[in-house]
Amino acid sequence: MSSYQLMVNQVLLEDQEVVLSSQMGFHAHGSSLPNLTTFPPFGYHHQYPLRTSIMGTDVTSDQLSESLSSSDPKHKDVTSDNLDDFEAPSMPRSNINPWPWGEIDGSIGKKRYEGDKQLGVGAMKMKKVKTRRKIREPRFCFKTLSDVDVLDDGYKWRKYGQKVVKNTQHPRSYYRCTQDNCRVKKRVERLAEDPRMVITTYEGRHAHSPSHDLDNSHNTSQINNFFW
DNA sequence: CGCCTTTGACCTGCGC
DNA sequence: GCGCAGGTCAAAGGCG
Repeated sequence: MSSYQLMVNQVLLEDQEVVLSSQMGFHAHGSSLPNLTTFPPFGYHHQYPLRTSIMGTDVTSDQLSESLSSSDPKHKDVTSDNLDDFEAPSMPRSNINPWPWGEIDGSIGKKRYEGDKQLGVGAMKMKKVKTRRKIREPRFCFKTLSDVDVLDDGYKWRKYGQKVVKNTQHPRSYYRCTQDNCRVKKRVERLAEDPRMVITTYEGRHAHSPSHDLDNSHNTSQINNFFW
């Protein structure tokens, strides 16, 4: 195989399906053979040309990376109120909203994707956490054509649950970032209509760099370019 | 031994 | 109020 073309057909903003068509085409030449399981959002594989169109705005892979990996504290805890402040990711760096697609909010749809729910059960179980977090974590969802479920995005994830979702024959897996102070989660499921498509939903923002920069030497220099 | 996955149980919110 | 569906917990087991 001499080349890959990873199609990312859509970025889904949970209920709100963002119009997006993107292609990540890249060539594999020997050692530079990219891992098909990777995808730029939170990783460092932006060396492969990626161009994404979101809401009519072209997004380069770097911009996408910046948007998704930013740990700028002032962007933390974005609330649904910020949804109105949506800005396309093609904005200059200083203006880039790390979660340019805004955040999933109950106002968008009726489905229950509220981030506070994640603490609801835990809080109930622990019975010591009395105040539920009202701030909803931003979410980012995208669809990828891949043979494997878990996309290598550069971070370490620990699976904490799996659930069979109605109307789908493939279970949904729940992962949590293994970093101590990182509460980022992701859901991974396969599209019912097309099992080759993997839907990955990220929730929250990483407050640290990917862990792969330690064990993926040939990518190190590039990694450093994507996270600062 | 530590970390991870698996999996059943439990809890909550929503729709009816 | 009830049932369903989704999300999370945590014990148990596996693996390096």
